[in-house]
Amino acid sequence: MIADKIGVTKAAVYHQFNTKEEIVLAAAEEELAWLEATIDAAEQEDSSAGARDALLSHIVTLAVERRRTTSIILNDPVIARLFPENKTFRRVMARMNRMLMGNDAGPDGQIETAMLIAAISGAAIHPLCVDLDDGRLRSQLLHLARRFLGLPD
Amino acid sequence: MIADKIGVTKAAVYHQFNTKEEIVLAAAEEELAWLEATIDAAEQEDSSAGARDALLSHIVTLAVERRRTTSIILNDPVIARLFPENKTFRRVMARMNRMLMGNDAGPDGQIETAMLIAAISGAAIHPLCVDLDDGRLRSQLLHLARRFLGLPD
Amino acid sequence: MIADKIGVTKAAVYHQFNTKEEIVLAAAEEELAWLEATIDAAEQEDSSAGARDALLSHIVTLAVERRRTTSIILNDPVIARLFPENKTFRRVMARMNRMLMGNDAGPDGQIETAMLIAAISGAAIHPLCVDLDDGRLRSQLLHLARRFLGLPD
Amino acid sequence: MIADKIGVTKAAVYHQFNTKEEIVLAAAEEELAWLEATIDAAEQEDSSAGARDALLSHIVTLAVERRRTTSIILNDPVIARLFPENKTFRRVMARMNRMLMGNDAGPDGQIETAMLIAAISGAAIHPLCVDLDDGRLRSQLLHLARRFLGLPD
DNA sequence: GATGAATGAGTGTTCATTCAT
DNA sequence: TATGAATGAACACTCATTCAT
Repeated sequence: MIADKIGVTKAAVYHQFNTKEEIVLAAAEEELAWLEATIDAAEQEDSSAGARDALLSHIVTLAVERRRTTSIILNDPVIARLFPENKTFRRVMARMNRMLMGNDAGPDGQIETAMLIAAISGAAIHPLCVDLDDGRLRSQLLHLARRFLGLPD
Repeated sequence: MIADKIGVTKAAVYHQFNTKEEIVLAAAEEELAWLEATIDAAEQEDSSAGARDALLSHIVTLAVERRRTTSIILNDPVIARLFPENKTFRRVMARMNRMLMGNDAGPDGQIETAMLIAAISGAAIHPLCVDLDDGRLRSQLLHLARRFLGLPD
Repeated sequence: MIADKIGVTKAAVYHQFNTKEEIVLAAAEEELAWLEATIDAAEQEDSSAGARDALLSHIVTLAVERRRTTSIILNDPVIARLFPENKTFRRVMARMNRMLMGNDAGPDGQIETAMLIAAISGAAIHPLCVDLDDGRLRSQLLHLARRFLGLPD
Repeated sequence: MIADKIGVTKAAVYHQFNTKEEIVLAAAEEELAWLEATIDAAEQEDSSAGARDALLSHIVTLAVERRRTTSIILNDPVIARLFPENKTFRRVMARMNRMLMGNDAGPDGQIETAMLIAAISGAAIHPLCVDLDDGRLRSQLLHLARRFLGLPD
């Protein structure tokens, strides 16, 4: 599918990547790059509260706009195996963690961040939400995510 | 894979189910049955608050114990296509919705329920949580889920 | 398909017939019975010319009405193998041969009869004729069959 | 079967053809190419009568020599579905029609051509003719085909 | 006389990968 | 860099047949 979509042969793809695993990882890291750009943008805010709010808003937008992609990556068995050790992934997670939980968050903060990400991206593809239009879904998710973090609307 | 794992031939499986779709649905409905048993149990509680608390606790236990299964089902494309219309699924979701949100929850309650389910089951298989032991994960998830719903610990 | 259509299990069919071969043969012999009834009817005619004309007309009707069945049987590899030795088949062919070619027809008469049968039943399912309505096809085939035998219309 | 017979893997065949349908069509179109070569050859004759005679003779030879192949193709359900619309097939049929029936043949000429083809190729595999040797069958079929068309021997 | 469950051997098709060119 | 051809191993599914009940 990938080879067809970019208009080359499968063998050409296998010239650039040695295994399917590498392809999946490359795709996942590209998706992480989007996320990191979002983090970079949020960091421009003056206050740490502003940064946190901006990040939250961006994440929700990203999760809704790229529903399928995110969910495929988050559920791929290759990713499940390689991400826990993956440098880019750990860096991005750590940065998100700091921005959302504050600098003094312990290891439990990680679980909280993970759960927040899961909640946002999982809800976006849940059978009950699949037919909702992007705008509606976005505002609901943001509202609930903020409550989850104990923030005012 | 299924036939091999249970030690019969593929043809034997196809004697019981006509298509792969039916197999997937049967597996999914069995998982829903576990969930519904959990709901039934919670309903035995005296107060509606007690029922809600019991349900929440059971759900988290289930999600942690059966991590992979739940996540496979929730991400299967066949399920994605059939569940929104599926009777058992809708009934189970409606019951959970009522118990968690109260009888007067509107359609937004559905999104909240969906997000909670996604948060719990998604977190359980998130790369950051994958190595956590069941007990630890369970108590953290329960804590966060309660906060998500605005309940005291 | 057969078992489903008559509303019993496959195993029930295998109680009556030992192999698929026997089933095919039974179906083919039933079709031959239709043909033989047609021959019997034609034999009631007073003159041999009348019998021949009646037979020809009946054969064409049969071939058009039961297009698919005839062609399936005539092209089944089991039939191809067993019919040359099959008693019923040889008897029916011999009777048709005598009625169409006269009592004094030699072995070449057999080829002529075979070709006539092939022409009639083959034309009825030929891609060029497949969309023709039964009546139109019937009259054309009869006309051409008579010419093939050197008979006036 | 095809892959086994030509000594490659099934996947190799599926590298050249995308579906079984394409495989069947390719085989059928190759057979049509033989037939069209025969038509081309006949067209070299000086007179239209000469062309017609040559074509008839070639067709009979082809039908006898390639009995099984022709009959399999003519009875394949894929072919039955695709041939009526197939360009190559329609062209070949139209050319044969013109050469056999003359340029002024109406739509009934098509039925006549179809019946002739059916007669020739059907007779060649009929149970009564299956054991005949090629030469004998060939001359008989040619004789009868000519009579069918009202031509002298 | 019939059934349900099972099986071996296929068929049509896809997928991840390799390799000679 | 890229391609075309190929492959082993799987997958979804069907078919003819058997057998214990």
